[in-house]
Amino acid sequence: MPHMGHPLLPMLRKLMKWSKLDEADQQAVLDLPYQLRTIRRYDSIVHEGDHPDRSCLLVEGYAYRHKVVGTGGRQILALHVAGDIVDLQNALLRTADHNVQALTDASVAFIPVASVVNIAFERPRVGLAMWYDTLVDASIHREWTANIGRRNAKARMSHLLCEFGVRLEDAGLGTLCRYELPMTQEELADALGLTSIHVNRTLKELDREGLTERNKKSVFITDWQRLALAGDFDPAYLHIADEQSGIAVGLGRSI
Amino acid sequence: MPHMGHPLLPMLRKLMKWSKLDEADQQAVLDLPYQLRTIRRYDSIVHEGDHPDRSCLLVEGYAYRHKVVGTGGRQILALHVAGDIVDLQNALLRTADHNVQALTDASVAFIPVASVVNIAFERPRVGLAMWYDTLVDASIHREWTANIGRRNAKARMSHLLCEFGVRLEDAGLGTLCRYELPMTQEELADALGLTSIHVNRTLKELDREGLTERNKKSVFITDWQRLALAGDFDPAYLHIADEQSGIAVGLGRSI
DNA sequence: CGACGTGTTGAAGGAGCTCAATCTAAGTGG
DNA sequence: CCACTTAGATTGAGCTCCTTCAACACGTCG
Repeated sequence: MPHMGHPLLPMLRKLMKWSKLDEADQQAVLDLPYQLRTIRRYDSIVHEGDHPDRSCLLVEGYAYRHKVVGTGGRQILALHVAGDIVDLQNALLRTADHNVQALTDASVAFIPVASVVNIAFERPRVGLAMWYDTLVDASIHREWTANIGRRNAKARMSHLLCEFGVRLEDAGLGTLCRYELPMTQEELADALGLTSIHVNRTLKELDREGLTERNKKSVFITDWQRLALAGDFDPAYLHIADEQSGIAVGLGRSI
Repeated sequence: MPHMGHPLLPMLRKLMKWSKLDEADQQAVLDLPYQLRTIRRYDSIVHEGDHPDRSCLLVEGYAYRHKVVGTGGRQILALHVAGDIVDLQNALLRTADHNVQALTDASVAFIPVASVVNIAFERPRVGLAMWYDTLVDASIHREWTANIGRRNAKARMSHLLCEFGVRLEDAGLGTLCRYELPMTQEELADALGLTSIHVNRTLKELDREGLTERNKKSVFITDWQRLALAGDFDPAYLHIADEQSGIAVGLGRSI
C-alpha cells in the first residue's frame, strides 16, 4: 500500500480544522515519533483489556471500534477513516474498554502516549485541537445512540449513509454522494443494532425507492435530499463548520 | 437547597480521581470564577443549537442530556450526578449538539469557557484530569450504545441499575445496592430506547425475580450478583479503578 | 472444481410497540 | 377535611417490525 507524503499529514490536516496551528505547531506534530505498521483486514489493532502505551492513528484505510456483549452480539461503536485518531481513548485511559480493528487493509501510525501528552501541553493549540477531536468523537457517539435507540431500520441506515458521505467528503476521500463503503451487510448490521438479513432488506428498499444505488463496495446516493429526510440527518453533530474563533479567545488570554 | 462547603468541591473531588493534583492545582480549581444558579426540575440548562460561552457543572441534584429525533422520540444520552461536568462539550465545541436538562431540582455552577481553557493549559495536571473526564464520558456513551444496540430490555435495565449503583457509590451519594433514582418510567424508557410500558413490565419482572425492590424514587438491589449477570455488567468502562501512574509519566517528562 | 464468504429470499415467531382503560398518589383549592 | 385534578404507574389485547431459521445464489480464490 504505497503512501504519499508524510504519514502524519492526514492527522495534521484534521487537527488544523479544529484549531489554528502556526508553523511551529505544525512542524511539532509532524516531528512526533511514530512507528508505522501495516494492518491486514480484520486484524486487531487494540484489544479490550489491553494496556496500550501508544496512541494510534489511521494513516490509510478504514477501521472500526466495537464491543462484544455477553450473548455474543457485537456492537460497532464507531467507524474511522484516514486521518482519524482511532485510539487516543484507550491509550490515555490506560485500560482499553473496547476493541479497535481494521475494516480494510490499513496503515496505522503508533505514537507513544507520553509524546502525545507532551505536545498537548507544550503546545496548547495542538492540545486543544486534540481535545476538540475527542469531543467531536463523543458527539458522534451520542448521535449514534440516538440513531440506534430511537429510529427504525430505514432511518438508521439512511443516517449512516449520509454521515459517511459528509465525513468522507470532508476528509477528501470521496464526495457527498459517491464514496467507497467497504463494509459487509453483517458489519453494517452490527453498526446499526440490526441483523444482516434486515440490513439486506433495508438496503434493497432504499434502492427500490430511488434513494441509492449500490454495488458491493461503493455507494452512490441518487437523491441526497430524500435520503437525508429519511435518515433524519442533520450534520450539525459533526461540528465540521463550527467557527473556531471563540476557542482562540481562551488561548489568547494567557498563553 | 442548602449546600455544604465550596460549590466546586464535588468537581475537584472528581478531577482528583483522574489525576494527582497538588495544593496549588486544587486551589486554582476552587478559585475558578463561577456563577451559581438554582435550576428547577425539567428546566433546560443548555438547548441544542445554543452557543454557550460558559461551561457548567452539576453541584447538586441530577441532570441528563438528550436529543429529540424527527419522529418526536426522545433519546436520553447520559445521566449526571453531583460533581459531573455536564457541559464542557457544548461550551468547547461552540454549538450545542444536544440538550441538557435538570432531572431534579438542581444547583449548577457556570464557569466561563475561557477560564476552563486557561486552567487546563496553565496547569497540565488539571487539564489532563479534565480531558480524562471527557474521555470517560465518551466511554460511557460507548457502553450505552452497545447496551441499546445489542441487549434486550431486561439486560438493558439491569445494566442501567448496576451502573447507577457503582457511580453513585463512587460519588459518595449512595451505596452500590441502595440509592435514589428520581426518574419516571418514561424517562427510563427514553434512556434505554424502550417505551414506558415495556419499562414497567421489565421492572416488575426484575422485582418478581427477586433482583430488585423499588418504590417510586429509590432502588434497592437485593441480588447484585444476579442483576449484574442479567445486565451483562462489567464496570471496567467506568474506569474507576484505573491506575493513574501511567499518565503521570507523560507529565513528568517535560512539564 | 469445490469451498467459503457474502448476498438474497421466504416463512414463521417473538420482543417490544400501540392503543386504551384503569388505578394510585400527590397535590390544590374550597 | 374533602372533592377535584393530574402525573405517573399498571394492566390487557392486538399488532408490527425485526429476528430467527432455513435455503439458495453468486463470485472469488485456493
